[in-house]
Amino acid sequence: MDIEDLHPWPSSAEEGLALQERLRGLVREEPGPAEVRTVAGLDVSYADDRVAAAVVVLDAATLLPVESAVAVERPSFPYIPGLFAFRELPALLSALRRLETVPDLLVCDGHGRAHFRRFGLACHLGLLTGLPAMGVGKTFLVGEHVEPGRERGSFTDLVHEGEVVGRTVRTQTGVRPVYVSVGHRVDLDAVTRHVLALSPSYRLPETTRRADRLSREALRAPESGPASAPPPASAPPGR
DNA sequence: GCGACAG
DNA sequence: ATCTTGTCGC
Repeated sequence: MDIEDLHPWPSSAEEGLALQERLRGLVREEPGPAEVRTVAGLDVSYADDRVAAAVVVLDAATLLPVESAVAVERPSFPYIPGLFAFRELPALLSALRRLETVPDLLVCDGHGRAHFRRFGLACHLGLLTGLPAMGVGKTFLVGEHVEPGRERGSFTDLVHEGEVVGRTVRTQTGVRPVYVSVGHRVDLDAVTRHVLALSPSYRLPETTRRADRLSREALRAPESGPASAPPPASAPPGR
């Protein structure tokens, strides 16, 4: 039985809202994981009526790629702020199932607890997989905050309705900050530490950059990939 | 009622 | 997300 069979899937915005309200209490925020050897970056790209999800596993110490997988499907849910996960989760779960490695941490493109109902994509994905997960958003969604210092490493809290739901983190001196938050089974300090460790040279973590590249490539080659058969010759061999 | 709103 | 030229800066 697939993990997806264990949970109902909404067919409307109202159902999606209700499901989030029901699952939000299951999210765990804890000081783990104790040891992170492999980190998985996930991202999704769109083209026409296709959605391509990519997962790239990196060695946490060297940031070198270990394994990757992609899944191209048809979008089954519209993009609605706050219900973003229902649009990308199906393809992301498909890609994750094609992985042999079980990552120690999932780094999602989007928010976790820094969400209207404290249940963004990173929380949902962490909960469905049972794996530690964190969210890294490129743009603001919710929470009052002051600008972090200009230098790499500085950060400030994201406060929504009196609750610290995430942080703005300057991953490179002089660039715009990213918005990070807990997804599942990690805490805010670990999330902050990881996003900085994963972003040695650019604004976005290597996990996200690699997954972004892979998901785009998957859309460019509809029926071929790094491990597919070569294209047929214009003049078939034989005779 | 109006504004804001991940990808 | 995606559509898109030139342009500022290291």
